[in-house]
Amino acid sequence: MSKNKKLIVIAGTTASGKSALGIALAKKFGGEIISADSRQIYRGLKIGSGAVSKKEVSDIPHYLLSVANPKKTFTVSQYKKLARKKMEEIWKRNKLPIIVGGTGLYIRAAVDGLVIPEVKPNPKLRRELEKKSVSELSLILKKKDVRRWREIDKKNPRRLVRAIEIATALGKVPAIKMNPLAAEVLFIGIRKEGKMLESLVKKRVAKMVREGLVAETKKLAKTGVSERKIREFGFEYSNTLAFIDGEIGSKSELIDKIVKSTLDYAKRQMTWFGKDSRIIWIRNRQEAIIKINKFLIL
RNA sequence: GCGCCGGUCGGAUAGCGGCUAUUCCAGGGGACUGUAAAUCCCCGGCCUUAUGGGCACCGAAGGUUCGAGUCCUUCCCGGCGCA
Repeated sequence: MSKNKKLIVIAGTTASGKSALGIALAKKFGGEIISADSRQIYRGLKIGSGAVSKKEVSDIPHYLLSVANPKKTFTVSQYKKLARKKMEEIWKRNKLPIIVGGTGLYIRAAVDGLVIPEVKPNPKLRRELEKKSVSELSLILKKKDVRRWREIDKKNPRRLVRAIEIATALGKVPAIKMNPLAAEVLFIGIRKEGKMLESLVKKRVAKMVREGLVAETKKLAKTGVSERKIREFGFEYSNTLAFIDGEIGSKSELIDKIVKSTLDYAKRQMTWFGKDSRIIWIRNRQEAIIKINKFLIL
């Protein structure tokens, strides 16, 4: 390996086989894995988030899995700090960090160093703003920061609220800045499409339900995670909650709903990753190995 | 055979004479500054020299009318009822 710091990113859609690929590559190249998954980061969401099992992990170290308190909101900003810290540690040990995940924003924050304004979420303000209509929010932002207002999605309440939150604290929303990693990065993408993806997703969801998605959801509720919070953990959990409440009649209906949502999600992931020209889309493990070999020698 | 009800974009729906035919779901495309598996936007008949333009269209054919998915006639198809 050359002296420069190197990092591999494996991005891709759900059920594409990222985790397995990551592990295989880690074994071959002396890597350690940093997860970039906004759900697996939480404790207690193993089944519904499709987290790798202990068996699969084998002897490859995995980081940023099950580290956050599910009762609290974990943010991209925290992720960025943790991920960068882990990378440094891995480099110090002379190993190769491999980021594996499907959460595009997390990868962008950690690798490209998207600079996120230092304004912590303000629950009180948010609660207040969430009562307002989109047009009211738009007006508020316009008064506080015309520049940001001009480019923001004026129909997206979440974005508007956040922008107002920042503008309230700093006076203005700072322009986007990047603080990229001082390392060479190889982006590898893996994806499945069409019927193939569909059948993989079906299998995966059926397995989740078989392995106790319902029990896991109940357990979260029992340990004091609010329903609202559980719903925010994504369609696996929100649909399961609906099943528990009887709004969804049967397990097969539950599976169908989750499968559908998963496929929609995969589409959104592709929208995100698809525009990143750095990603090299590989068809199989062998291709990945060839690319990485070249990357490490250079 | 008679009577009633109905046939609207892939499915379901609105529409009771007037301008660009509605909404939901499914489908497709896209955005992304501390919630991102979140949140949000656009398209949805055909053609196109595409932040625009052209041509269609409401089971079929005629008719009434300045104007018809909407009214009338006949036919076709489906459901229900009576024979």
